Amino acid sequence: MYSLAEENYIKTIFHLQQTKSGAVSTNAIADSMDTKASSATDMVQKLAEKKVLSYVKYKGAQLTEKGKKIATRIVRKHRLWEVFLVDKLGFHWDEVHEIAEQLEHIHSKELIKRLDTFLGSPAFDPHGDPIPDEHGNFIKTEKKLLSQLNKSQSGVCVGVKESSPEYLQYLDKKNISIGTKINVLGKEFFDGSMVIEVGRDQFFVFKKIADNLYVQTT
Amino acid sequence: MYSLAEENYIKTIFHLQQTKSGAVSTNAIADSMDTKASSATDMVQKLAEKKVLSYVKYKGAQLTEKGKKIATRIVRKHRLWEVFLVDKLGFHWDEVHEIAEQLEHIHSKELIKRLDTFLGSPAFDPHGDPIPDEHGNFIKTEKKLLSQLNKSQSGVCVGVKESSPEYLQYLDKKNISIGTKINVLGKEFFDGSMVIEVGRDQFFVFKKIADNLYVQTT
DNA sequence: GTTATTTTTTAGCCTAGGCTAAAAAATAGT
DNA sequence: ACTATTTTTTAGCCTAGGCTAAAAAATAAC
Repeated sequence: MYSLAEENYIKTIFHLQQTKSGAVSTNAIADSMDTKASSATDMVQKLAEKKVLSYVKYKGAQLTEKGKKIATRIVRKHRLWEVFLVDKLGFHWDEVHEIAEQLEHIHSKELIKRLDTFLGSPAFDPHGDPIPDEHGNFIKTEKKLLSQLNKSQSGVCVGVKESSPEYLQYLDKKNISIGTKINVLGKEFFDGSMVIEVGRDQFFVFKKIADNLYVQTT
Repeated sequence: MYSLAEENYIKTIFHLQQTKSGAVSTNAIADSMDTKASSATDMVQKLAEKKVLSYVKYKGAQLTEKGKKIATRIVRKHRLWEVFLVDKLGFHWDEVHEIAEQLEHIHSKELIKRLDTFLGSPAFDPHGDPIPDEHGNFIKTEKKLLSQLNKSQSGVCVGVKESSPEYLQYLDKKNISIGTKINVLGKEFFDGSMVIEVGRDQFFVFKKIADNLYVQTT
């Protein structure tokens, strides 16, 4: 059994090594956890002893298979709880992260098994991120910012980067929510603005808008 | 915000002062928390400073109104989660305590409000214990052991004391579950055995059986 | 290839919560 | 009322996880 702190480190390292390949530095860990590098070093050394990760001084940490398994289980729990909060309790997809951060640390295999069944074994969470199955396997998706698409490419909205109430209201007004398909009709290179198609509507979006919306491309 | 440890102490003291009146001793707290009296003393002193309870050296602790409010909120959360686990996830009423012990510490007012609505604002948990409402008010019930009833008294089954699989199977066979009404038709004084009526069935139970079943009397 | 700068680690300290052993207060026994 | 016993508290120590400041290694800059 791992402590709350240990689980949080494992999860953070897992997420960091998804984005950047190779070992993750103690500084990167500390930054994304709002703690100090010295604390990260301590914990990484402890987790290395427990064979959760491999660690070479001054080089960084890398989860072992064991560590990845632990991380995946936490991610699975987090995302299942998010589905519960949105689908069953009616939370907005934007309000659930903090609560799921707490719920992901509840220890009970049986609970997760039953929760999964109760929710109909969903494959994606409300942000469009894939939910690992009980063996830790999950669909790898390519999640891009809308602004990274080019003319005549398309994607499905899976989430927002920074969510302010104003931004979410804007999306509402434009009928964009999770699962909405977006076609890029045109892109202006000098300022990054775009013309997009949503349903039968076509309209113009500034770069700032397109830079804040995640889409999944297939 | 209170730490996990603090919440657990507050909850324990709350439960202890439900049964015995007056201040609760640090020893009683330690006993029911599986810790040492010295640890209980430390924590009680800390909680006294936070005005959660009043504490007189060598005399024991008593929750203040503030403390009772905190305790009630935790109890509410615990029991709502138990209902969720049994009603929605299909757990047996006997398997949920440990998981609810963890879930009761999730911090989110909104979550509890929505969970309560989702469950239909239940008044009792799966063990027959009353669930406090959002203001901390709850129905006080008298929970007795079946063996404490006398001839021609009756009660509604609300739970078991010590639950072994064999005992639960016995209850199943006799069609006794939560909510089942039991009439005492006769009681033998020298060995405490009883003749009871359950639905249309009448049968004989040994004291050991009657000593392990909680009933609620009205 | 030295020197300067940045990154990472180590050393030492802090707080929350535990524990043990000893001291002090309360209670019981005579 | 005075001992003996039990209960409760205090004193001092331990571990987990933090933090700061200094040291050491790696990297960058000439």
